[in-house]
Amino acid sequence: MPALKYSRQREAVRHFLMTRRDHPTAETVYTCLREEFPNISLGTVYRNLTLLAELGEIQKISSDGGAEHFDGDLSPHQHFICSRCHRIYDIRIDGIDSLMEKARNASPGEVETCRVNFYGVCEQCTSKDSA
Amino acid sequence: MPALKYSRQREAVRHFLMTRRDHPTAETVYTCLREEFPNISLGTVYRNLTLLAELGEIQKISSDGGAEHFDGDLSPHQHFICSRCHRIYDIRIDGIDSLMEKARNASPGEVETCRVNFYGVCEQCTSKDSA
DNA sequence: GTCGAAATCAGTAATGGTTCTTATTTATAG
DNA sequence: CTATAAATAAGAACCATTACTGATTTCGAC
Repeated sequence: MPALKYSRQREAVRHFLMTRRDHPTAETVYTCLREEFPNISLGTVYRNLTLLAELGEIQKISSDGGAEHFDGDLSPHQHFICSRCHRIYDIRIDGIDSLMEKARNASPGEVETCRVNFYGVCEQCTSKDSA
Repeated sequence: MPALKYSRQREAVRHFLMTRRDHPTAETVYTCLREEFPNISLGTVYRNLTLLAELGEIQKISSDGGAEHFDGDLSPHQHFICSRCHRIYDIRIDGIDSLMEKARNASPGEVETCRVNFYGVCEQCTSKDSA
């Protein structure tokens, strides 16, 4: 494993994600960081997002059929994903611990993390129907 | 909505998924079906997988950083995904109903379905370490 | 401070999964 | 049987992501 060396770009990527409440894609991170680093490379953004995710400092969210999303919020929470607009909302429900406990007895390996996603149509999309 | 017309290829895709216990990718479905339909097109496989998923007859599994997987098993169950070999195992735990009930009170929309994934390293990969 | 090795970078080419296009075939209603 | 709309095969196009390149930056040792 190569020693980790400081880089302004990686720090910016981390900081950017920390100060966001939504779940940007690599493209969004890239576009926004370009204001501070006019010639940051998209490859650099990807490399650091992947690296930070491996280090466990951010979360990668594989929603559905598009780009990956990234989440800087490490506190335990779940996601509600609108099947129409594909927006990702944070929600918080308890009882996840006991869920993982049950999973440990049913899994063919050591359970480390758990992702819970709920799907449906969000109110914003529903209200557009009646309009 | 266009009227749905019978097609041998779509029926084969559905049947193939139903008789599998694992979670093939489109590529796998394609390769296997070619034995029965030597010139079935990869596009046809994708189109029908997507269609069947929209109809709710199969499930699309977005695991992580690779191809999508498909699951013909509609009975409620969860997945354990090995972070090393990326294999997907079925597991079954109860209490999902109450989880969804909680989610209904916390979601910005009507909760229709829920996906629960557990991550860790499977025993098969762990045992390779000690070898 | 400066030197050198290793990590990181910007820029760009390449890859891989998926979708789209077009001409052709097939299913089904009349 | 015929007309019509849907489905298909083949392959090009697309887009997110990764890999490669040579130049730049970090950082410990001197």
